[in-house]
Amino acid sequence: MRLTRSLLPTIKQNPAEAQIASHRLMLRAGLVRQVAAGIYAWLPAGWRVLRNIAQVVREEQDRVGAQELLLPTLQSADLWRESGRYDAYGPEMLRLKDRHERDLIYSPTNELLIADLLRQSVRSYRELPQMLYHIQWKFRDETRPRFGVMRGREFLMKDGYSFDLDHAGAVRSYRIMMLAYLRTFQRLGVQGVPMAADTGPIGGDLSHEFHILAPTGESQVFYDAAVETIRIGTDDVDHTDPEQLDRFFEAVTTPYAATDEKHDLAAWERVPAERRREGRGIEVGQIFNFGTLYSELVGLQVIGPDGSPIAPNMGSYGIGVSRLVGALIEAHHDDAGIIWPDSVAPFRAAILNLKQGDAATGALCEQAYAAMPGRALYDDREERAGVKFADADLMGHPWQLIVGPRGAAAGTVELKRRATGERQELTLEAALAHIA
RNA sequence: CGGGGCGUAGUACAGCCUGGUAGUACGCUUGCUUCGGGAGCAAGAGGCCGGAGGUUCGAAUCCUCUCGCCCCGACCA
Repeated sequence: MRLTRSLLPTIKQNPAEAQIASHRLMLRAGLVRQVAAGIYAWLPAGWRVLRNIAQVVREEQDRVGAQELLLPTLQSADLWRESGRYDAYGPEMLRLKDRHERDLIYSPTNELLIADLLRQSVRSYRELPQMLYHIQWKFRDETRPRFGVMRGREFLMKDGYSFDLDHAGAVRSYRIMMLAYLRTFQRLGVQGVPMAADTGPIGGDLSHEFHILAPTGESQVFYDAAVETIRIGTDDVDHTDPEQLDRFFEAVTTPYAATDEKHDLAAWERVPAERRREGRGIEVGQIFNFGTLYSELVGLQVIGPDGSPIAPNMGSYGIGVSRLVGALIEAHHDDAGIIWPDSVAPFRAAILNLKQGDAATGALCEQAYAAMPGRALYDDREERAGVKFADADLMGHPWQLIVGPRGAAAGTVELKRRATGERQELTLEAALAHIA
């Protein structure tokens, strides 16, 4: 995109409404604008980031055999009523009426709907196991939205569901998702530490939350310092091989790590004192196994090999996609602005034309811009160099291609890596090779 | 939902106590100069002072009600 033709409103001053770094930077870098408490408009650059994160999530779900579908944001309240969950879920659920006075709800989660879908279309044990997911906007009527997109009322979430014939199968699905999640966070350039977690209102007996360690996190977490250095070659794990899967799961869940609800003092005492860490975490995902609870609530059954009905064992798996935008910024920023991981950056590179109107400089910029279709932001504004440098740092493009009359005369550009600040003078071809 | 704070130009704020022509900085527009890390000078544009009632000759300012936003806590992807 050309900056002069883009809705990319950067702000120099800190907006008063934003207290934490990620919220401040998202507003200043022109990623979002607030519409109401906890509700945001995603501007073009922010939407690109959101899509990029969703795409990584999608690829890693697909890789372990989960199928993507799309469930609606609105549902009839009937299903929730019949299952007794309508009143159980509480005021966090947004309820509304249509013109016929029928009760609708804006989905906060989809265990019931998806179990009901399978009830309608799955009959035999031969059709299981299955894993299904979607990436969709959710609404929760939070009592106190805060920290920008980190705790919004409307948020984008990947929610996935597994259906297995028995507990052993469900545990395998759970572990496969653990693998998919750790691969996802790794690709997003953050460490999502799996922590033993409470199951909350969804219910169940097995759950992990994934936390990005950050002082601004909302959750109190306790962990063995070993989790900070644990490196699992997740790409080497074959999720279809139960033995490899179990070994992997063992390795990532052995060091002590728990949220405050699940903090176990006895186990904590067994962690060597010098390795005990107490801190804050941003919860970016959670996985559950809840057995046959929801299958039974909606009457989901398949006919087993011996002709008798089986209630499938379900798990559910969530990743807060929009929350991750904030969490990634919390993990990757400095005083000048955002430092996007390559995998999610809205633009791979910014082209900074330091002398708008200079023919040679302009020509070189155009050449660079044409070489990176759809991937570069061309700062073609009539602004002084300093303004362009500052905005590029703020927006956090992984690479800055700095083109000025000095270099243009010599046929070179300057390439800056945002993360390290490292710069080098190169020919355009060499610079493009680095960026690619 | 308990506690606290704040609503004045696109952004950040002053003015309010003590009522009397709505201001400052940044941003924006135009011109000239400048031009590799948020330039200088000059001239401009931009406000239902969150909303509704009230008090008063007169309300951004005082009173009442209301709506919204932020922060701490409790609760939650």
